[in-house]
Amino acid sequence: MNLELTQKSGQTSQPPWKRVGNSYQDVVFVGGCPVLFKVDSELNFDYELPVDFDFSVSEKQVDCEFRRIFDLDFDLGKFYGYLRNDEKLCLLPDFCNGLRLFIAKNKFECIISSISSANNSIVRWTKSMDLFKEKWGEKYSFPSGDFFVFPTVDTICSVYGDELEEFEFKDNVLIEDCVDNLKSCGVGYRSKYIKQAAEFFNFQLDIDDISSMRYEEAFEVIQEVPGVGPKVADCILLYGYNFKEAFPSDVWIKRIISYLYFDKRDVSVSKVRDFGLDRFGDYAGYVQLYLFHYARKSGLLEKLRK
DNA sequence: CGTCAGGTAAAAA
DNA sequence: TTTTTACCTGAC
Repeated sequence: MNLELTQKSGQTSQPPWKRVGNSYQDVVFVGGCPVLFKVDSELNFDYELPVDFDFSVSEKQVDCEFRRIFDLDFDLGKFYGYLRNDEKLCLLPDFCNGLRLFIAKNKFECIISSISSANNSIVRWTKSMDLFKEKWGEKYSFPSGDFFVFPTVDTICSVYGDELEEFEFKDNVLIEDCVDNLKSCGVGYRSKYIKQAAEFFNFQLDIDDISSMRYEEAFEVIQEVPGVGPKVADCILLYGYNFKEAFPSDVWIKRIISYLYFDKRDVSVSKVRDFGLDRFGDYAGYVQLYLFHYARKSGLLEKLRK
């Protein structure tokens, strides 16, 4: 596994973890307890418990979470065999060796992250997610330092949506002073979706209900969440719920698929998704991830830029 | 100062 | 059902 590539590949399950030397660190809840996960580029894994915190965690559970988040039980070798047998995809392993799915450590974080990524840049998206954590997330102290986790559904529900909302609630203080709201983290008009989505999970849908659904059903239901369209839905299902048959289709995947499979003809995003589901089956999510990074690294992306 | 970026929702064709 | 259009924001 290539940890660096996996961390920086812009998967919307969560922002990249904190980089310390050649390792990446972040807090993961295991059996309800915050645990600091530390993994280096050689995939050596270690963890810490909070200072002055009196509980123990099952080592087996911790290891299970680690394997789940980095999708270590997915057989990359077999996948590469599949790719090399396909004349359109045979170059993908060489350009993305060791790239894996970066699965959500927290489903709500993944959902808000995915909503925030829509029509956004990776740089701004990353900043916004880290700001959310610092402003409203619970802080935990470990021997290695302080970390913030992603805020809960309840917390996001209780935060102002934008500066206008804050302006009204705070006795009409200067609008410039209204910075204690979701929008102030740089998410723009998505702030409304974020708050509405949190409220949706508070009142209308249990976040874990999606897990027990079939993919097609989950795809429809998750789109009832404000701010979630087809692309974000597939990101949430792939990264958040590990539906590997999801094929998140955005404008880039559309261009790549059109180039590779439709003789460079312009095909709608919706058709591209249908094609991906049908053609790649349970490998759809991985093929999407690999196609995008192949295109990025090989220069195809530049070539396809309108 | 315009254009554009890893879409969605609402309106219109 | 399938196309337009407006939309925060910061980089270029």
